[in-house]
Amino acid sequence: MDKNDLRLERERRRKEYNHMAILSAAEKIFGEKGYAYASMDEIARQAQFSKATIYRYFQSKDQIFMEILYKVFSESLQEMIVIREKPWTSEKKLQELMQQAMSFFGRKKNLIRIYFLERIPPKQMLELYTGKASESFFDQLGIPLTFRSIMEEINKIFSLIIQEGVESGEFRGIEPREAVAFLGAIIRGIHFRDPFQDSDNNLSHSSDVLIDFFMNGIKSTENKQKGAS
Amino acid sequence: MDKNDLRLERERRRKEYNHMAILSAAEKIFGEKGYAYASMDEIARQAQFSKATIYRYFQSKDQIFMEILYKVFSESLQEMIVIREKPWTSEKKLQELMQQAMSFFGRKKNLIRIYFLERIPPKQMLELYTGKASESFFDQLGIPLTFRSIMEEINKIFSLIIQEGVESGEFRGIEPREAVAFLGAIIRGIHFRDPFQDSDNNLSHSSDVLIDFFMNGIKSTENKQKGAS
Amino acid sequence: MDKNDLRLERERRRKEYNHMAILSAAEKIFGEKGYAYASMDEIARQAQFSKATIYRYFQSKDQIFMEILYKVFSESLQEMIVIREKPWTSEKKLQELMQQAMSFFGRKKNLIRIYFLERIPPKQMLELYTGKASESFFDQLGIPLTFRSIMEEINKIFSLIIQEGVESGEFRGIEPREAVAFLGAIIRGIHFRDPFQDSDNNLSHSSDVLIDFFMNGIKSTENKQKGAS
Amino acid sequence: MDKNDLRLERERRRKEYNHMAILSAAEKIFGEKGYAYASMDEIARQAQFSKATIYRYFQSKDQIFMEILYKVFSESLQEMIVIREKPWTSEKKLQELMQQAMSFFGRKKNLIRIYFLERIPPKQMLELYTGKASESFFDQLGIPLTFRSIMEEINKIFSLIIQEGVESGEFRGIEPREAVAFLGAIIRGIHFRDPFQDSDNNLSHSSDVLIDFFMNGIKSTENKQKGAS
DNA sequence: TATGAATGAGCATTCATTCAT
DNA sequence: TATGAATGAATGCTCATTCAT
Repeated sequence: MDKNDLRLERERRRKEYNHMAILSAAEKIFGEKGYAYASMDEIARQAQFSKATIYRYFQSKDQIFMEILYKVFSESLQEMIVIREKPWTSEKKLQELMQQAMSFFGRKKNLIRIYFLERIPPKQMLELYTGKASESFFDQLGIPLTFRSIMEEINKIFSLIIQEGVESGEFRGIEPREAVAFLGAIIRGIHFRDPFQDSDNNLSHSSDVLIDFFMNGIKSTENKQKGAS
Repeated sequence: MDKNDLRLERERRRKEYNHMAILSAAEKIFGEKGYAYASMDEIARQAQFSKATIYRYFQSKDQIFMEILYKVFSESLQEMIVIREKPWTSEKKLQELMQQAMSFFGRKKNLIRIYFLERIPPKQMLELYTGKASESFFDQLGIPLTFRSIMEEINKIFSLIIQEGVESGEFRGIEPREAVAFLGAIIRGIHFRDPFQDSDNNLSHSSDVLIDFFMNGIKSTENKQKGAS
Repeated sequence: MDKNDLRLERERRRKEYNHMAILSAAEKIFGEKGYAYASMDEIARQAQFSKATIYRYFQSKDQIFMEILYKVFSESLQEMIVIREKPWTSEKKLQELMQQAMSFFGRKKNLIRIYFLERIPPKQMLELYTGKASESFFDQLGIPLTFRSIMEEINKIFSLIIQEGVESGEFRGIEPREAVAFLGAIIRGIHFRDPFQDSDNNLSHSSDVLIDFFMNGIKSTENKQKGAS
Repeated sequence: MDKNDLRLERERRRKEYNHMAILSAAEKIFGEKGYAYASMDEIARQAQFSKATIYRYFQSKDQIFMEILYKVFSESLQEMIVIREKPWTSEKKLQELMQQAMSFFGRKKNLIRIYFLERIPPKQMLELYTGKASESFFDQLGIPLTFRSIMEEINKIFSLIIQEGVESGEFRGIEPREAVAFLGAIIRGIHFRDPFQDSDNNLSHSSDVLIDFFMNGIKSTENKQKGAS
């Protein structure tokens, strides 16, 4: 039955569309209110569905949050994979990666903040981290679906490139994992700021300044030999 | 009446002790659960008082949180003031300051995280930020009592020392305010980490590594002249 | 779709029924306990709903109270309007009006008592008095919806009829507004009685006795000329 | 020990004074807030005592209220007894009595309102009504101490005087008990008014107008013969 | 005696989730 | 499938009363 197939296909698409619309509404509300103060009522209102319908598409509040997070991080990972494959110097790659990460945090910082900083009832959060997420484009790549694996993959990419830079002599003989941890810290720290400090006249968002500091430190060159530790 | 005096003194001490015990219990619960999910019931249970007693000592949940935060930050500021006065090189001072800040964040990160990152109903948070805190040792120093002023003071100290270092040639000719923002970001970023990354085997907490990166960047010295952007 | 319409209609009716059932339960509890000592728990229990359900139908405790009061008073006003239009003598009209008012107070005295006499946190009470009530049959008549306007309308009706009676010579040359205030006082006073006086064997409820006193006073006719003030 | 006696006497006086001061403070607060919303904290603050001290002088919130009420009503009864003994006409006596009652209600209406109209947890209220009050000047008169008996006594005085007036032909041949109930209603009704009606430009407070209505009714004299009921 | 401290029981209100249609 | 209705369990906070000194 061709006709039936078409109808089923239409059905499937509508379902997918609703699914996405809910995620999108939820992302907005989570971003504005944080996890705890985002209410399912508000999410439903934003999504223009009834609360019960939300529960048809998702099992629980935290499951919605997990799916958003998963989607957002895996998209970011995809872009990083693209950069990794480019025929560039390590420094150039690192710069691009940083820029991408900065931009990613800039766009999604409210969401990311929730993951990194808000206390969410722990059992739910743990499931979020280790549990299977819904199907995604990563299935094709054979990359396992846990959120944890995405985070690890992202870390690995940065590590690898710094490793390459150290080997090629572009970077000092530092420990790559430490440098990555440091770099991650910078990006998070730049975005997770004092909520009351005037954020707009503060230029250190700009990747350029940031990258400059990361690459060169703050010490003057003539002092470098007696430098720290 | 000597006897009476003694009794009053004893009373005062007990009161102060209870006050502190409640703050301490609340700090624990806030740290574990975050602001939103910390309940007054649980704080009371932890403090081994009835809820009503908690409300004898504090007016509201947010007032408790504000007092904890104020105390914790003003203690940190005090230590920084001490360091500022030492007859050290800018680099040494900066290192000490960073170490102090790192240790401070390390001890209080859960609390600080709430301030920096949790969405708290905005009116309460704003009051927290601009409102007068209870009396403190800062009265003597003539430093105004708002939480905001503490944050600004801390920033100023860092700024000043980097400024000194730039002038003395110890540091590159960077913009101090940018460098401070960067430094603050590092410290925050180091502590506000992925809650699931194994935090203990990750050595980049150690001030030494951190300071090394901050001072020298990651680029090898022979590449410095054609350095970033 | 006829079927669908029927279902919607059924739904609507059930909703309205529940709404009324809650109001009815609340009226009972308010009447028994007064406003302050009536708890939402008890109202919910009486209505055989969970407390949360009560809050689906009404925004707050005082909103429930306001709706009850509004409904009760506007029904009474309606009946009075009917009487005003009758082709009767002023005395007859006044008697009917009094009878109606007495019966109204008799049925709803516990509620009315709360309005007239219980101290309710003033902001809530003021809103009750001046705020818009939910839609009602008075919309059609173009009568504004505040509770205040109902009270004023009731007063006006009494005033008008006494005025007519004075002009036609049926009543003494008294000031209508004073007479209305007096009449209102009688009706209230009859119902707001010593809670411990045996109310049932006390016949002065009866409109007849009441009306007799109101019309004729207590003085004997031969003493009328040297009568008071 | 004369000295000791003096000290004890001083003690007793101080106690009595405190007792009264608390009653006075409580009367103010009850009057302002009503029974339910008057808090013991506020009463204690007003009395400038600690809450615990209040509980040394009184067993409970309602016991305080009862004592106030008892005192206030028995003072009023005393004044009425004085009037009853005067060598006046019934009309004159009745007028004086009404004036006294009006003034009494005027001064104490907030308190009286609580008794007449606010719902107080019933067991307490019942005890208030039937229970023995603390010693008072009524001991000397041999009048029993319950609150109920005071109310009955007041009623009896009014009844008696109306009875006298009927017998002497000053009043119509009405049923005294009904007339008293009616008179009481007037006095209560005048004072228990719509909280939102402008009370000050409303002249029917004035005893004169009130008494006029009570004595003469509202009907014109030529209509009296075919009068109501 | 006087009191500051302490508390159990309660309050109005909210929210994530389930039910019934 | 979609939803309006329903709710149990909490939450921050208050208050009359008791305790300990």
